[in-house]
Amino acid sequence: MSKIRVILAEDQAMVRGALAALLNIESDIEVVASVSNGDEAFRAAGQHRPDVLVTDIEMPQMTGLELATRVRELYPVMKIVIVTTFARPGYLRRALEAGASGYLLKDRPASELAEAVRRVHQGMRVVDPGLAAEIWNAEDDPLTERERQILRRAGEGETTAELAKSLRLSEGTVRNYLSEAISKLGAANRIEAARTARAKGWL
Amino acid sequence: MSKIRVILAEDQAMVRGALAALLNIESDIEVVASVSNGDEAFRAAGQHRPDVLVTDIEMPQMTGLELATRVRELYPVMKIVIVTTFARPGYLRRALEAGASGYLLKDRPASELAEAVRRVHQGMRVVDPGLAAEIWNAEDDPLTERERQILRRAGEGETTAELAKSLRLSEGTVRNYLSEAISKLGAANRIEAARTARAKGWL
DNA sequence: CAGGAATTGTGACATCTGTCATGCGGCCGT
DNA sequence: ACGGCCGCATGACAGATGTCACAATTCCTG
Repeated sequence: MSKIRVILAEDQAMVRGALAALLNIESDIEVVASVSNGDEAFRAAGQHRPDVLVTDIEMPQMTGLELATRVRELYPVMKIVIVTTFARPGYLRRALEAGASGYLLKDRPASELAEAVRRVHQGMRVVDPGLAAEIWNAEDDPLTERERQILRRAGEGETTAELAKSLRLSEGTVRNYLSEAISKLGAANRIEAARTARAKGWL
Repeated sequence: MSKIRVILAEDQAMVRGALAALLNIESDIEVVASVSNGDEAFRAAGQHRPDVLVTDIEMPQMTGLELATRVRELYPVMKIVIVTTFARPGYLRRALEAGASGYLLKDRPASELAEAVRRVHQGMRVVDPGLAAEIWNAEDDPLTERERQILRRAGEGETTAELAKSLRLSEGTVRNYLSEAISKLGAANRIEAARTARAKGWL
């Protein structure tokens, strides 16, 4: 029986190495490449054509979610497992829309990783049970693209004036978007709004 | 030759399991316990008396820095290695003050972990080279306790009025502290100030 | 095509934020 | 014991922020 061929994408070198070691212990799994960002992962996927791509979400160059989308388009048979720190319904939803077969949290026992790889390889879906329950009653993102963009940057300390200048909008318009976002999210100010949105995985 | 006995403290189960696997591959190292927070780590340290304690910083119950301090007091021979995501000079400084013998980043190759464990066990110090250079010219925290406290909460979206009420201060006073903090950090507003302070490991 | 949603804009207003000057009492170190 | 920082406070002011009402344009959808 041939081994399940896996590519591993994760930006923290030590964690990447450790996860690779973990998977390589399994006699039916072989890590054929391990890379540190979305770009490299995309190239490695084309070159190695693995059975399963295991990827983090938050990485430099290209996030795991974009990576999933692009890999799915080009190599539809390749299975994708997202492994992330973040239990955000918004992320899970986007991951599933992007065509991921698995979504599991770094909070879960290490043994679940190899098991998840095997299952998606057999065509099954593996989703963190707690999150799967949440996704049904989770509201979806009420923000428009512009609102998201502005809120994200406002949450990083950019002032209204800076936002207006860099986005070529009037200050009044920027204030309007922020006001809208704040009210949609039931927050008291831009800071709280940004935190709320981030926590739900909408930014 | 007896193995180096190690306790591993890290809150994300999957990462913890993977790091344990990584260390256990080494023939001269044995992970005698692996735990998910500072409290458990403290108890495990008393029970197992390991040679080396490998710990993350950001954990529930007790941070790795507090843990290091307390373990050092009670068991001075035990060596401590901090393994963290955060390349913050403030963290490194506090780690060394707390008596840690090693400080390495999850960004570094997996192979460095086992090597660091061996070195600190032999009485050497292991500090991430990039950070070690930075610590000499790194300014230290200019904030007073009050400023820190207020800035932390302001950065989480609490308004001036809420802060004043919950800290039993006048609104004007809260604004004064924020103003002071903003100016000390060279920021444009409370949001940027909070981010800056956080990035340096001062919050 | 009509209607709706998103984008952008203006003006006016109330409130919140950030700054500055100034003052007082307490505590620490020399 | 005295100077200097810290914590706390006030008052006043300018500028930033949040809210509201209203409107023009574009683009998509039924």
